[in-house]
Amino acid sequence: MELNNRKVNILKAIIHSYIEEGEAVGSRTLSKKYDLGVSSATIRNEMSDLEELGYLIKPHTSAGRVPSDKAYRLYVDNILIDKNKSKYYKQIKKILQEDINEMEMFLRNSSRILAQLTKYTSLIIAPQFKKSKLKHVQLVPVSGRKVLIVMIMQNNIVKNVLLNLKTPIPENQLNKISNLLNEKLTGLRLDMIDLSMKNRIKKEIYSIRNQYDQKIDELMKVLISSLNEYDKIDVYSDGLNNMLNFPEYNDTEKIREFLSFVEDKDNIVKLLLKNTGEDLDITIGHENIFDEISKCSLITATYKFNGITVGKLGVIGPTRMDYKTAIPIVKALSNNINEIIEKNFKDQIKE
Amino acid sequence: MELNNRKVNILKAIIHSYIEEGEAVGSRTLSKKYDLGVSSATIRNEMSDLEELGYLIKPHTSAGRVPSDKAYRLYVDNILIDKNKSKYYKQIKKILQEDINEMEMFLRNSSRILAQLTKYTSLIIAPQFKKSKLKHVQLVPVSGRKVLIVMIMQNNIVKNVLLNLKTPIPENQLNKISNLLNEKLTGLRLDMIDLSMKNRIKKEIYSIRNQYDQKIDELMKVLISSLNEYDKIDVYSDGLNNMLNFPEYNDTEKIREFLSFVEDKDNIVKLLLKNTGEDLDITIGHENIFDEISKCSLITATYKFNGITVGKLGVIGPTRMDYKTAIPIVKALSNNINEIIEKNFKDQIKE
DNA sequence: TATTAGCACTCTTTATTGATGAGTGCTAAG
DNA sequence: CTTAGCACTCATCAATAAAGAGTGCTAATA
Repeated sequence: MELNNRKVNILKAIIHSYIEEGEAVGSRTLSKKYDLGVSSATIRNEMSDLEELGYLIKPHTSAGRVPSDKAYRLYVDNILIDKNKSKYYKQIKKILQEDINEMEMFLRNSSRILAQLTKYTSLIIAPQFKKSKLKHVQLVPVSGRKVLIVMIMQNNIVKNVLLNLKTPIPENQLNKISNLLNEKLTGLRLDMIDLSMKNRIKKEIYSIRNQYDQKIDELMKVLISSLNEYDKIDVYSDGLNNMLNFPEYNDTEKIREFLSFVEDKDNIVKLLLKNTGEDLDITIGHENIFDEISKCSLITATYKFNGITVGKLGVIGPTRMDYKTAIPIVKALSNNINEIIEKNFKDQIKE
Repeated sequence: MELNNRKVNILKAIIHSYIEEGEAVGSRTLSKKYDLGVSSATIRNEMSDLEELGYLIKPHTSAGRVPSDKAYRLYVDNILIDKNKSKYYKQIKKILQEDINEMEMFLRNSSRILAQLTKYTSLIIAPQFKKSKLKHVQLVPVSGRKVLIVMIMQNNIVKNVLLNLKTPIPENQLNKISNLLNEKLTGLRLDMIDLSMKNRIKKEIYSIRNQYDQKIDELMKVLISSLNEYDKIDVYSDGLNNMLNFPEYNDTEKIREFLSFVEDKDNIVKLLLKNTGEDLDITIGHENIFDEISKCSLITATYKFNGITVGKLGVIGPTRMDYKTAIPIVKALSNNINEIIEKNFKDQIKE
């Protein structure tokens, strides 16, 4: 059996109707609502075929039919043409045009906007450090025994760690150590700093201090470990309550399942980092790696800095989500973020 | 009519029963469950009195009775004796004993622990800047046109702002400006930096640069404005899905109301900053300033640095929350946080 | 041969009814 | 003052019935 033109049209109509109403679609409803040029009986036959082909599912004997994950996949890949991207692009650009000094605030805003525009739950993860190079390290004296380590990454994300030394280090030595660390570490990707390099650097620092010093071990340990932190990726999310608008979440148990899934930031990180390949990625229903969201779809996009993917953003909603508006919105936001990052956080120096 | 001993005992039994079961309590159930030494008929009469006095509410004619906000208030203020504080204190101390270099991570952890222990929704707001003094400013050169402003507050919270200059400032001048800013601004409370001071400082910076310079205006503007930010208080929350365990949230509409309230960080900030006076504060039901949570109670505590309140933490749950365990947990966590902040973020220098 | 009208049948949804049971308030007796 | 007894109220739950939407098959039609 073949997926002819008429079948595709009927399937498309069913998908549109189901996305809109959230209720199983019957042949008669369909023939009244959409001008398909054939009677309900014919539609009935075609629907029966579509079910056999795996594109439709019957919730029960007399309830009409519902699109399967396979149907949404076909729809997203082959039927859907996304328009309005430039419309959303301009709209988002206008809203985002505020202060963008602080990465954190900027992403929080983006997350809110994404949720508001799509009416789904937005997810954003902040730049990954491991893939980013270190640009500048500075040890700032805070007071006698305290040193603030300021790390500036290639993408101008700043990371601070406050270090509690057991005995003070004089400021001039601190500066020398700063310079040394800069010399040795800048330009390196964080996951490339290995043990032998650490030891080499430690040795050199000892020569500055003219003696072995336990505090240096301490400092190096904190520096390296905080650079290597993988699980500390920041997660921003907004619009959780948007999910409650959908009849599929009329049930407290369903809400709990979704909520506890999204509240666990580890899940979000794993989910968003799953597919790193494409700029735009859509996973539908059971394609998702987590069972808890096997009735959800996820649209994600990357954002980049100097061509390197440094973060991801996206929306999660029921599988019957409105792909035709959600996709261009995600794309438009991702483009905007890319541009703003390039413009506002970009370094002058050629890499 | 007077609130005699027997009435108080009956009320206490009703409150305990209702906190435990979540269902309206009847006279017969009560006489079976608790040994009150009188018959159900007597209890019935007393309950009728308690209703007249405003401590009990009848959901409908034949459904038993439910404690009013006034009843919980009496219970919390006069009936409840909190034990187990030291038990929870030790338990939390053990859990928190991890890396506490980063304030953000530390508070996020605390928030998770609070939600897990209480089984309610936890809320924490991070140190308020306005009330904190500036300890150190450092301008770190990132690259030609970019300068990172690192501000270290008295409580060792660090704040970064990346500044995009239109023309570069040489590093030696940057250092001089850093020194000048330190000299002029450290020790001042942020809300005390006024316009005339700003102008004086600007003048001095100009003299370093030997000329009027539009970029200095820019720098000062960013510096001051980012110091004065009030609405950027960080909010941490966890255990949203805990609320779904309560039968009062069996209704999607109720969940939505709660969720959209808590998702809005502005609400949380306003809520927690409402009462600044007491170390421990409990607001019950309609005592809350927001209608959306008029069926919730809130237990908050402060955390301090050098005796100054710098943040708040607490739990929110249904009015029939288990005060007798939630209160000591909040207290115990607040004590722990206080100690950890004192120990790990405390400066050597006497203020 | 493909399409359509007609019809019996299925199954969910919604409303109705009645029984059950927990609870109250009043009265009168202890 | 306390308590037993009793009529009455009202939410909850289960069973039943009616309505409505949809399917699949068959036979007629273009």
